[in-house]
Amino acid sequence: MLAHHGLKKATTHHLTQIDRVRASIPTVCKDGTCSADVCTAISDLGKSKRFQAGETVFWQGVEAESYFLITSGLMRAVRFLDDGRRQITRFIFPGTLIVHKDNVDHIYSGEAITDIEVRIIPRDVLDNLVSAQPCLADLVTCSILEELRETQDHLLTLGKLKAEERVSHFLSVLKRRLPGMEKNEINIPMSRTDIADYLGLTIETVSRVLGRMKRQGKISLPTCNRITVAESYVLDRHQESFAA
Amino acid sequence: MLAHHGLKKATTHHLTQIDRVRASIPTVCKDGTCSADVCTAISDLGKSKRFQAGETVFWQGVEAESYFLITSGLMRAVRFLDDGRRQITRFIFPGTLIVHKDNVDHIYSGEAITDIEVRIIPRDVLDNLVSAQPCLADLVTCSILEELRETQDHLLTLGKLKAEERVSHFLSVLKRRLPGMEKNEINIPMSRTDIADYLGLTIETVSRVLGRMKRQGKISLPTCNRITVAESYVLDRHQESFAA
DNA sequence: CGATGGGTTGACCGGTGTCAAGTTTTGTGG
DNA sequence: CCACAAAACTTGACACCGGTCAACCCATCG
Repeated sequence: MLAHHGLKKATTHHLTQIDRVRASIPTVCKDGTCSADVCTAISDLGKSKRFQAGETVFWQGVEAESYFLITSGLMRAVRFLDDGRRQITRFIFPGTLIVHKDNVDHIYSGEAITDIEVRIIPRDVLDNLVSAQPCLADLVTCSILEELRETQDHLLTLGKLKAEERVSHFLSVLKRRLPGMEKNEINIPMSRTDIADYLGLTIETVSRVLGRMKRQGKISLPTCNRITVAESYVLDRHQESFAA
Repeated sequence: MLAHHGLKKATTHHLTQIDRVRASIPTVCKDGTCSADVCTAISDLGKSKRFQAGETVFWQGVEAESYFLITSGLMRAVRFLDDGRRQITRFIFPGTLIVHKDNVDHIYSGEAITDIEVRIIPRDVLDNLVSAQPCLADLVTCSILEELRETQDHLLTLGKLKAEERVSHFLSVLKRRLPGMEKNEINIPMSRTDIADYLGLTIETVSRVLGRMKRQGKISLPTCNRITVAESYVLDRHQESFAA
């Protein structure tokens, strides 16, 4: 997006940092996930903090003062309706940089699903870095565009797919992001409630769909947090309709 | 977000342009809509082009080569499932800057709903401007974050609201963005089909909901493209749950 | 051992989708 | 301006998916 200007040997801490980030950017912006590269690039900015499963990392409606880079574990982005209905807008995997507007409240809460490690990067630290080296803006821009792309896929899921299609598609995404020990094995770190609130269904429906898929031999559930997919079964028949 | 460095009297055409943009940015990034300011800021970049209702401005799956700034009329962002199911992910109002990743395909198609006027800004024109004056990055960043916020509201709508709640919420947004001649009057430039594909419903359900609201005296429909809302009726009881 | 929380399963019901007919609006040609 | 056709919208009958409510299972932890 932006030209990568030549940069001479860096002297300050920040500049060596920039060097590393610059090196990673071409890769960052090509593929979908970005994860490893973003982690490497800005992994020693800010300070690292651990949260236990269930803890809230940041609150919807509170002004955003920092960037967050999740380095291990799994988070969820949660929005509430005033009557208590809960929508999970995103599962946040390691390597994701969370960006919010300056002077504006977080549009969702970030909660730890598993125990997690988060790097909290004060806004001005990363912003100054960006100011000093404009090509870094790609890092921020790509992070938001990636979140937008994911959210639009999610929108298509909620707007047009039936219950079983939603679950299948969800599993296929999970398979790509959290592969199990063996091929065709999927780890499911989140609860049925989280899955339901993500897919716009009830836990009963999620459970029933999984039960049916199991009875039909499409999948098996050794434990309720691990799934194996039958060789013959294609999880996501609408794959090419989704961006990733 | 980024520091606004002092900028001396500009000499080239681009620099006067930047001056104007800089002046508008503080406003751009404070409120939700940005419209007027963004329009003013970059209104003579690129070249203006007209499209007739129904024409496609850019295609999903084709590499994004330009920014688009819609200056009049109404567009829709459309995504298709491989079996033909259609989801409208966004209605795009005048003043909206459409940003896509470099080297990456458009994630949706942009189609004209009414006759429209679009300013097509080649990627490098705006990017060079941004490189030359990093504070301009706010313009791009805010545009994407605004789209993200809208999409998340939409996600909450599809995931958690019932048919009548969706229609009510949709009307309340429309009322804010496209007020009619009189107070409590709403213009509806899009078809029932567009509304249905936006709300994840069928045209029959949209029609039935509007019919019921009419019979209950909540609204009246002088024509099917214009609605007046009863003084006593609150369109969106979940307003505070949504960001805008 | 019982209590607790997460997950599964069943019976039932209601909201939406589907299909089809009817109505209104828009557009076109005489 | 009217006549007609086509499109957009509305309305009704009916079916079915998924929500609701309740019972039950199972693992974990005191």
